Amino acid sequence: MNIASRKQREIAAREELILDCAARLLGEVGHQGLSMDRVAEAAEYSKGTIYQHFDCKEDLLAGLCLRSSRDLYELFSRAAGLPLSPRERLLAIAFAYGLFIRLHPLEFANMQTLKSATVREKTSEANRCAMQSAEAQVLNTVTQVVRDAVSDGDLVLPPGITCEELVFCLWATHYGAASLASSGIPFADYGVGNIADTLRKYMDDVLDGFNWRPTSDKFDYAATQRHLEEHVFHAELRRLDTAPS
Amino acid sequence: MNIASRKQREIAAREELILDCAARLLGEVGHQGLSMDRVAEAAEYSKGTIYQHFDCKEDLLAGLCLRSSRDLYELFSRAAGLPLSPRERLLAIAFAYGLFIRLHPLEFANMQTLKSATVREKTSEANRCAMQSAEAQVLNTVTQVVRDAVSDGDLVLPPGITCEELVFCLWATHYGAASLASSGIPFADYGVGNIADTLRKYMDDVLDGFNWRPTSDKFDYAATQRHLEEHVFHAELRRLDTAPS
DNA sequence: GTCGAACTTTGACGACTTGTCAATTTTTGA
DNA sequence: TCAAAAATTGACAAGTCGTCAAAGTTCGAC
Repeated sequence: MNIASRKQREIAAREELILDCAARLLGEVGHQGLSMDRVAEAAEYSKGTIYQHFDCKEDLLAGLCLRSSRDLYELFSRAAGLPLSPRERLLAIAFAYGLFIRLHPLEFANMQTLKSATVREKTSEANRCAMQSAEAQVLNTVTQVVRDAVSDGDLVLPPGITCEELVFCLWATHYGAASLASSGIPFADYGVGNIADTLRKYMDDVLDGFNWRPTSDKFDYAATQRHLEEHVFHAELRRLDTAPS
Repeated sequence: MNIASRKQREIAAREELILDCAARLLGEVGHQGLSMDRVAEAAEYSKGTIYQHFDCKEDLLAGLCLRSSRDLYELFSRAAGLPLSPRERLLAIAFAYGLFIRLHPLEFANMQTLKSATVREKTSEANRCAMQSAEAQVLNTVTQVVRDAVSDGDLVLPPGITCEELVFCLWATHYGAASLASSGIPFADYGVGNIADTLRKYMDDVLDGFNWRPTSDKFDYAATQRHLEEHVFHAELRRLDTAPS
């Protein structure tokens, strides 16, 4: 049946259009100001039609989150695929994470919102599964780098901790730091000036503590960082400078 | 003026009553179902009176968060004041944090919500300052334990990282882990079964990595953990077992 | 082409929110 | 005792979300 597939394509295209409008509105009116009526008006469809695509507002936000997860996966894949040592690639992933958050602060805030259980449970089954699989993809990218380090002999995991568990803890650290950083708590007053730098130094020490080779006394990770800034993610950083909204 | 002080006391008492009702409602109808009308009805005052105490809904939630921060400070103080080594006391604080989150999941969720910049910026100046100072108190409790470790010679900080920065990173790790744990993401499927245990083991390794003495090969921190469970926080753990709501 | 069935789109509507404010009640101090 | 000040009230305006009968459109069989 040809018509069915054409319809499906049309539906998918409109879904993208709606999400585009929602994303734009998010930037214009913020999370609070984003209403289904406004999305409908921006997309030039009636509210009923919007609700045919998304079961509820949370579902629409989940759609946005799903896109963001895919963007994040792109960045992580690039970082993980660099021709560097596993530890350098992990550094690259951490850098990419910070970059993503700075490039898409509103989308990151939305992802945080969707990690609240009460919001997530309202999303549709389909979207929830899709988000889960996207998240799993992102996580697996990181896990693979750690596995590479183990199989290369660069990292010997302490007994009683698995690759997955280590990745979870690293994720928790970076996610927690980003969440706290975006919370408006005045950490500078408390003695923590630049959160990104602090986190990077701390992670260096943590990975050295795990004796992940080459340790930072044997290798210049600051040079890797510069390489990432000046070459690998140069375009993204420029986008940040030109549009510091 | 005697009347003025009596009035102030009455106002403070009613504020507590309102917060009590809000906290109870939070448990009964959840975060979504909590409306100012319901709070007003539960407190047996009109909505207008509620709004005389709190500028907006967010402000009411900030009031709840403030109380939670004080509860957390109580727990942290107890942990930090135990007659144990700094590293054991830090373990006790981490344990207390996990305990608090399990004892007050809804309050913790509320604290998370208030870490979203868009929510926080709607709260009243007074409440925001109070929250800041409560948070600072909590943080300082932890920082002092790390300072003790440094001055005792148990811990030598790596160059370029301060006590405050280390505490920030530890907080990020635990906060991030708790946030992710409560997000509904099925980590068990991904290979992370018990998040609390994972985090504890990971922190052991991290602190060992920092060479924080006594390192875990020289000292039985599992025994400290048992001591905390069976004696220090025994009452709280029993409350958890009897009311596993 | 034509036509009826199936599918899509629409926006007015109900049920709920938050926050306001004029009118009413209570308290205060002379 | 009583008028001025302060506190309390709840109807109301403005704005949400999600629904659903009615109007409009597309489809395939003839």
